Amino acid sequence: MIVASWNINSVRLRLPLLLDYMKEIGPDVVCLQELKCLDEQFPRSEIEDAGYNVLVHGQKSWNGVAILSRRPAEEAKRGLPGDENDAQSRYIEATLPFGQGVLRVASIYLPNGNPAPTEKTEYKYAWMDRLHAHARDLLKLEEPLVLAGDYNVIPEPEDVYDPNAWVNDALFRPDTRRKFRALKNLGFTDALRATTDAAKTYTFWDYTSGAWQRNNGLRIDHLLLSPQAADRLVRVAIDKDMRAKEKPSDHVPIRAELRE
DNA sequence: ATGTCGCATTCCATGCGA
Repeated sequence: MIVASWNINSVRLRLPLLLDYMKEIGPDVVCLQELKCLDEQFPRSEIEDAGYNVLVHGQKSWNGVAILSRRPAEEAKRGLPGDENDAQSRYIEATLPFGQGVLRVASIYLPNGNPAPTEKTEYKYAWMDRLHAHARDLLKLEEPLVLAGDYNVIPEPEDVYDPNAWVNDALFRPDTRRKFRALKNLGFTDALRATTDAAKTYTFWDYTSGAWQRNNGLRIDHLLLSPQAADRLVRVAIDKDMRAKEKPSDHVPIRAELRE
């Protein structure tokens, strides 16, 4: 069972790239972020034709998350609990058949929070607190669970090409890192870090300043695994080659294989 | 290097968010 996460930065623009990726890798689940379209604009039929069920939580212009699944997936949550006034589409959760039970998967697009410090940073922190509370509830289910997405969090200095340049950025501020640590400390495993300590293992390169050519990257896309999922972890891969394609997203997919 | 994108607007240039 392969679960992938990819901030695709406009699913309409990058549909050919997505279809190529699904054909090449054959993931069982793909969690997408930054769809940048409404539900009715999502390229549903093309993705269904490729053999995937589609759950979408879209939004005009910005944000938007989806879960694509070869197996029939049941929507469990649309929107992150904890604030009925939050209109941004940044969270969707589903369950699908896995072994004798289910696998629970969430596609997460955590707020960027820049410029910092501003009300955008406060929104990010509040969102992280809400994610923490919901994740705590989910762990009580004692299921295999993958919280997959663009966290907009650089966990550690080795996850950014120049830590000193990022200390005041909302992706690397002490409060951001502290909240991410607290989330993990509920009992999650950072899938990538369970498999390698290698520095310069990035999932994002800015479009500006030749960041890709200079390997000025960030590791901000993460797969957090519940204990029941972590016990089944086989391997993790970052599909870095997707950044070298024509018209790439600024993020690349990250995927984990779980033994069923 | 404020150096790139993608989306939206009353729209062919500019603002916003990342």
